[in-house]
Amino acid sequence: MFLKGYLPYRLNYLAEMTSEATRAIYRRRHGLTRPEWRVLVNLAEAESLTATELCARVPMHKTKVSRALSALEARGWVTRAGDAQDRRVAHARLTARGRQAFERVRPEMEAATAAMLAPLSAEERRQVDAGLAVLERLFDVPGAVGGAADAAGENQVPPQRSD
Amino acid sequence: MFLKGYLPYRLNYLAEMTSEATRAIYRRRHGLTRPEWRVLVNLAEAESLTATELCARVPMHKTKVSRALSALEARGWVTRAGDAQDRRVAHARLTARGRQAFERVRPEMEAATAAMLAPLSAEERRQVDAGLAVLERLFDVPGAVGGAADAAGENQVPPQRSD
DNA sequence: GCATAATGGTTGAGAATGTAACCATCAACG
DNA sequence: CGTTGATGGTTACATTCTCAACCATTATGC
Repeated sequence: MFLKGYLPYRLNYLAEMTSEATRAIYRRRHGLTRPEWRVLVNLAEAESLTATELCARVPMHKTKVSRALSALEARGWVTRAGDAQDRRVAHARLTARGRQAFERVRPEMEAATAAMLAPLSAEERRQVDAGLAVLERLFDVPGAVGGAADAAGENQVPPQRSD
Repeated sequence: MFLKGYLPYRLNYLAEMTSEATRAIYRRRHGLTRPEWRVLVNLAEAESLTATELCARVPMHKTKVSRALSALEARGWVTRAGDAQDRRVAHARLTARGRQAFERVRPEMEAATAAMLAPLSAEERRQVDAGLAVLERLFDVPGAVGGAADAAGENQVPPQRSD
């Protein structure tokens, strides 16, 4: 059988399964698209980020980031301020309302993930983490432990989209 | 940091990274969408399949399967024949041209995947496989080893789509 | 300095997708 | 049998995404 042992297929399948439960939370309960949710999370983790920095962190194509930022700004959850040195860039940051919104969504997301993984033993969790860590090192994921990108300042180009 | 250790995020990220290279093959080089490619693979592995069977195997929503089948039929890669007993169902199967097309694409896909994983040692590959297998058991993936769905004939409802 | 290229970010057109509604057929039940 | 409900599959409409082009601004080369 060709497809079942095929790594991209397995990862896409599992990504879909794990995203199913959490998607309902940010989407149906809080009216956020996935790009908006990811941008929200990343802005909550940093004081302010430019669109390019968000593209690398999210990771998503710049058009999706741009539209997500516009939507969040229209909601009053994000403000953008131009840079003094380089007038092309804009630094986006959460407003107080945006941070409150994130703090409302976050525990629901964490609870959903925890509930999903509840049946796993400690050893199984370790196996999952180890397996994913191998792939993250392979692709030089910025936040991965043991990745080369951490020490050297230069990161890979971010991926654009799945398919 | 919230997002980096968050399982759906990690899986989506890795799914995107691993899909990047292979997507270019079926998409740009062979003009197939992802639903079309997946349907093609599954039809190549079985003599004939109904749309419902494909939905369970692919796994994708029936509208995507329906449109993928129409597109492949328009290309002359697939034919559909009505069932004698139940006139609602149609059995789709690859034509000779469809099978040839698949046999052209398959080695390219396998080579791309192999090249991607080339840097990994045998032990690392085993870790990846073990980690993914844990999650596949958790979600009762039909083809997973040790999954409960294999023995019992009843399968889970397939997931619809990521987001 | 002045053309050229590169970069940050946005916009628009067309394709793909999600959702729900919709036919046609079949099964269940009175 | 005739109504009701389930099932296989397609279609329609609205949303989202992709891809390319496009401004504005900043770097680079001469």
